[in-house]
Amino acid sequence: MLLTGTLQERDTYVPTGNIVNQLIGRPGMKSIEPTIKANDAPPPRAAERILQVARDLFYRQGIRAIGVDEIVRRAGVTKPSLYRSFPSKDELAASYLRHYDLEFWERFDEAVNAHPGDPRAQIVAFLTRVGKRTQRPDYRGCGMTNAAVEYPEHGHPARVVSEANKQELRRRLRAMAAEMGAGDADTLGDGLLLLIEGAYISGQLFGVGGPAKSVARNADLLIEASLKK
Amino acid sequence: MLLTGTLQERDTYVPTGNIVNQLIGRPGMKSIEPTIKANDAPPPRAAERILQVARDLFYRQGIRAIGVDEIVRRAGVTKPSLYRSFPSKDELAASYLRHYDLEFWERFDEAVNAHPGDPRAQIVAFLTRVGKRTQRPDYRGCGMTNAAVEYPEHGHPARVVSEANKQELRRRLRAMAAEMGAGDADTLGDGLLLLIEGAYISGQLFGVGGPAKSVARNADLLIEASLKK
DNA sequence: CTATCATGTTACTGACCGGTACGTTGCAGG
DNA sequence: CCTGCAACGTACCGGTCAGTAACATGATAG
Repeated sequence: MLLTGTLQERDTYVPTGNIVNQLIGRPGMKSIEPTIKANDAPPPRAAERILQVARDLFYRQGIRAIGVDEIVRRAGVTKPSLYRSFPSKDELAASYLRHYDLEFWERFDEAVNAHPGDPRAQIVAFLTRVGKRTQRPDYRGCGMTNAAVEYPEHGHPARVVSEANKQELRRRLRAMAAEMGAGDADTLGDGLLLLIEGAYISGQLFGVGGPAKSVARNADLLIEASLKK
Repeated sequence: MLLTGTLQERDTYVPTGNIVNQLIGRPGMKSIEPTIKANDAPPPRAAERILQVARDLFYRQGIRAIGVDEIVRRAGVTKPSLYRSFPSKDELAASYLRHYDLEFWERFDEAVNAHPGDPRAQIVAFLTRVGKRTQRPDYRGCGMTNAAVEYPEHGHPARVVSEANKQELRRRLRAMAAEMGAGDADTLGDGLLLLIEGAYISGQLFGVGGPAKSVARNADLLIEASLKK
């Protein structure tokens, strides 16, 4: 009568399926030269179409919510094509996140490069754009964050990518806080990270008009307070 | 060749299955008096065991990750017992969240009641406890937030409960910010909400030693800055 | 003792899950 | 032209998904 509980629980990922290829970070795709002229439209590879569709669906609906059947149907291909390019659905999800990671750092560095030597302005610029994006009616937050929520299991391919991204983000925010001359740079960096994650989540929770739109303002206030000390 | 896209997409929840009972907010369960003496151990109702197991599993593993078969197996009951007490898995998830909502406000009000008339101390007290909880090795964030990430579909029973909880939290935080005398109370209230949501997420993303442990300190700094204006 | 009724059970449904064995097609190089 | 091979599709696997029909049990009320 006491919740049996005899059954094993798993909190660490254990893979299934074959052990082959990848895509993002792909070795020999579209290698060097098809020929001199051949680029008017080399038929789009199935793998690329799959990844493209998967990115869209995974982000908007969630990874667990989307089956591989739906991905291949929308991509106009079949399942073996998927499994020839990706070892498993979990690895396809990881590829989606690796692509997301690239895009993320592009956006981040764009804000950084717009204000050389001024980390405070860099942060505010980045968060102003984040705040704007959260106000789009179909905003679905950060793909990384969402994936980590969907897969709490340690070692899951999607979670691994997600955690690495967040660790790096934390590192950079703390470095920027130090560069600002904050008394407790680590605390400020972490505070900024909390605001960012809060914006990602609140953006999809509250929709337009939600608290995420004030993220840049609040970050600036927090920086202000942290520098005064 | 252009991502077909002819298939309908759904962003609003449409229910399945029967249309019967509930549990949290249950009408006639354990009504008034079994008899004068009969309370040495009235056999625990299956519905309660199910809800108890579901709460644990849904929180720790996620709702989508847990099937009804596993719930009833661990609860030591069978599926029809589940479906007699809950109209669907989605409604069971909603019941789980309604229970979570109750517990949440208990914790919140506990911090509030500990510092009557001092909203700033109330917030700091609440966030100190949140920060501590995020440092537990198996911390999994806020059940409400996680559910909203798992179910982006508008109108999904779980998401409805979750959104209501967050709306109310936002309302109270803004009210407390106003009570503090903040110049822009709404911005401060929203900033606090961002920090809280950030702590929930970061807690499960980074584990022990993550940025969430600084949430109370950062909230206090943010309040400080917002009052000075 | 018997009728009632809530609660338990076994056994099943069709759809979908991720994943795969194997045959077919189309294109390049000889 | 034929061969070889990679890229594709057909058809299927066992397992699990949420949900249900039909029946058994056990306590209570008359």
